[in-house]
Amino acid sequence: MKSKKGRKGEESRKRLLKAAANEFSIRGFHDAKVSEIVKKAGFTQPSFYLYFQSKEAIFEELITDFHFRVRKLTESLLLENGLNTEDVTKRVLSALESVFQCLAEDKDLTKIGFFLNPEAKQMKKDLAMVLKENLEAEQRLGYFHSELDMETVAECLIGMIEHLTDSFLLTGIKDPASLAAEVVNLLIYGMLPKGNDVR
Amino acid sequence: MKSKKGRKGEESRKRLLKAAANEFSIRGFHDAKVSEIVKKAGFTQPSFYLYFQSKEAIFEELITDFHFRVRKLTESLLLENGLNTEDVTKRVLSALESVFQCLAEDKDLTKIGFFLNPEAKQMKKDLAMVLKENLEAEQRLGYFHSELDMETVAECLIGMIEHLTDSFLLTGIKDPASLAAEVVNLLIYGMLPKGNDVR
Amino acid sequence: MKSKKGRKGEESRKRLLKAAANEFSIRGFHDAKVSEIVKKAGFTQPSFYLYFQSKEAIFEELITDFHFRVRKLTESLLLENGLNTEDVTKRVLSALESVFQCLAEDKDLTKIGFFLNPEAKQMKKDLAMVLKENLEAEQRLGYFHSELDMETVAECLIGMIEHLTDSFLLTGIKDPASLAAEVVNLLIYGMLPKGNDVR
Amino acid sequence: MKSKKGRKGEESRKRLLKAAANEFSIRGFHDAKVSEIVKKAGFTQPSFYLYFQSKEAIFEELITDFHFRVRKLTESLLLENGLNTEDVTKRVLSALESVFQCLAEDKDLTKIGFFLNPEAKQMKKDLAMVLKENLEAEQRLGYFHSELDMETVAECLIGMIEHLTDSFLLTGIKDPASLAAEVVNLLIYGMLPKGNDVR
DNA sequence: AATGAATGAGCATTCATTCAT
DNA sequence: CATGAATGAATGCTCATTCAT
Repeated sequence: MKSKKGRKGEESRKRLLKAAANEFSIRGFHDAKVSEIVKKAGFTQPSFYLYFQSKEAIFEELITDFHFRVRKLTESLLLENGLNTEDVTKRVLSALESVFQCLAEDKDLTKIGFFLNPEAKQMKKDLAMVLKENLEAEQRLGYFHSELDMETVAECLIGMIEHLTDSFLLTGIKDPASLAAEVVNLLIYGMLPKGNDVR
Repeated sequence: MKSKKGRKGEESRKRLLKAAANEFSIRGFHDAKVSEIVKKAGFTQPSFYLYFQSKEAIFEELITDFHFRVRKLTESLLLENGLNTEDVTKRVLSALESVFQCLAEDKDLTKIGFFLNPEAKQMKKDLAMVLKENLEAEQRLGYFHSELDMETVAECLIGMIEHLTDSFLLTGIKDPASLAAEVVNLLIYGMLPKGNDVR
Repeated sequence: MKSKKGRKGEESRKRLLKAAANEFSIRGFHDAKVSEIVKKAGFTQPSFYLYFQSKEAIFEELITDFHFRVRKLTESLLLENGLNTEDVTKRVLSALESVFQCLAEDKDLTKIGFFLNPEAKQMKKDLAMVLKENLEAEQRLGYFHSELDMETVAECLIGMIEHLTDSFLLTGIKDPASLAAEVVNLLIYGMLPKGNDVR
Repeated sequence: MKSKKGRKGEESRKRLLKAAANEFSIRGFHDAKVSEIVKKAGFTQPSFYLYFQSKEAIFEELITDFHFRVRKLTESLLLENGLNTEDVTKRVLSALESVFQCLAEDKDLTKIGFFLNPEAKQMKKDLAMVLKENLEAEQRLGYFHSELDMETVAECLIGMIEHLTDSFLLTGIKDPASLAAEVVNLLIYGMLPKGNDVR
């Protein structure tokens, strides 16, 4: 709390954050014990309180870190928006890959910030909003069906991202690139075979 | 502990289950306190242990109830499979509606069984499996692209179902029918406009 | 806290109050440990919280009990006021004896309420006020010097009462009656010998 | 630990003593935290232990300082004894004023040494003893009633001094001179009006 | 069928104090 | 002379659970 200056202190702090992230991601907030966190970080209990006010406080700091990560992601998606418009598929693919990449960067943090945190819903709504706006822009350019409600599409995307992240990304079964490809493959072309496309 | 005969006992049991479902769904397993559950049900703490061995036990009983519900759903989806094959879109739509219907039936239970329960993953895998098999059958009949990996599709479906359920169904914002329609609309026809469909 | 009805519970509560009073009076608020209190009362720690919300809470309840005692004393002093006016000395003597009697009734409580409680000052001010009013009434009747500032007198009385209580009453060295007599003897006649009384 | 020579060290020591006195006087021994004391003095915690062995140690040093002050007071009262015996009232007045003066000199210290310190009783007893001896000497010279038990009188005086100090002197409401006057006025002449003085 | 009373086990947090620099 | 970093030792409190009635 008191923003100690020393390099060693900063390192200890980080060690605690790392340990806490791991512990929280495995046990959840309540079952994660401070005693385990400090043990993992190689400290005794009081040291914990040298750097964090409470168990709640360190949890929230982790959440904030994750928030920060997601905000940067969001911004990158917005930026990306203005650039090359050549190939929609490529664009969507790259956006999705960014998302999965971001979520894969620190798996413990993702677990906490995306799945354990009860306030994650808002964050997902924010992310959905950006996706929606990107999609709508492209829709206006004629790249997507004009009847699609892009808000719904964005929400569905979030759902897929959530689930695939939990099931395949965090478990290490699949990588960001292939997950992005799969989603794009499904969404862009739909499920009906070419001929049956009677709209 | 188990099969007390009395009618009144059976009713008390149910009252406790109901109260527990509500409490768990609101606070999660750890923050749900036995003391609150019994208060909600109008009992004192020891009565709880007259009907359930432990907090874990009642939670698991609720999970089992939900499991049962999901199993019936799964079976209905399988049965449906053999029937009319005339219109895929209708088939998929009706299947999805069944799913959302099932999840909407008892919201507290769904929250617990589908979101809080750490073992829900297996259940979702099972559900994904059925969806996949149905989809593959229809794929073989030529109703869907032959290149689609139906396992992935099923997983994506699960993701969408999960998220839409959490965000719109359990909150009462949307109903099963419209959610099913939205998903179908997106998946079946994909996002690209008709002309652009150059595969 | 929950005002359990049973007779046994009420008794346990009292046992805890008694033990706490004793422990607080010996060690003061901070050094008194809940663990010691319950041990003294023959309970385990959680039982404490069955009857009191916190260590603070039981302390305050004791304070309140003492307050109640003092309020009754105050009222009795007021009542006494209207009665026999024959002999001032006797009146003052009896009033002081009531005060010491009250403070001697439950020594642990007195220690807590009169000496340990940081808010005791107000109580003493209240007591001083009553004494002052009684004294002023008698002053108006010509029983005391007209130049005496009875507020000061009352404060001095409080000081004597405080000190004598702490030093002699609570330690059991002297009894209420003799303490009252000593104070009266000093105050009423002053210290100067009869002849020297040149005012 | 002890006699570091440096001038700066001596100053730091004093700064700590001052800060501690203030902190103790406000919060009492237990609620006063070393961390607060050092913060107030502009140091870090380990520095504290450079000058004092423990929290207890610094408290005791403050007590000792106060003891010293009181001892000087006591001696001055004894000295005064031998001098002019012309006017008792004046003598008592001046003695009391010395006492209040002494207690007003460093209020934090007085609070600690006179009210917080559990061993203050002994000091008060010592002070009472001196007062008693002075009073008895004067009693033998015929200045006071011969029946008065001067030990009791001394104790009562201590009580008044204590209370008036706490309520009026330390709070700055009244000054040593007026407090001394009030006490003398009450004690010397007693409370009964001149005529009623029938012993 | 139900309850008043009691408890075992555990956990977060605080604070005075020390070590190495 | 001074400090950043770390710790040992307690303590208040919570909660699921049981006993006796």
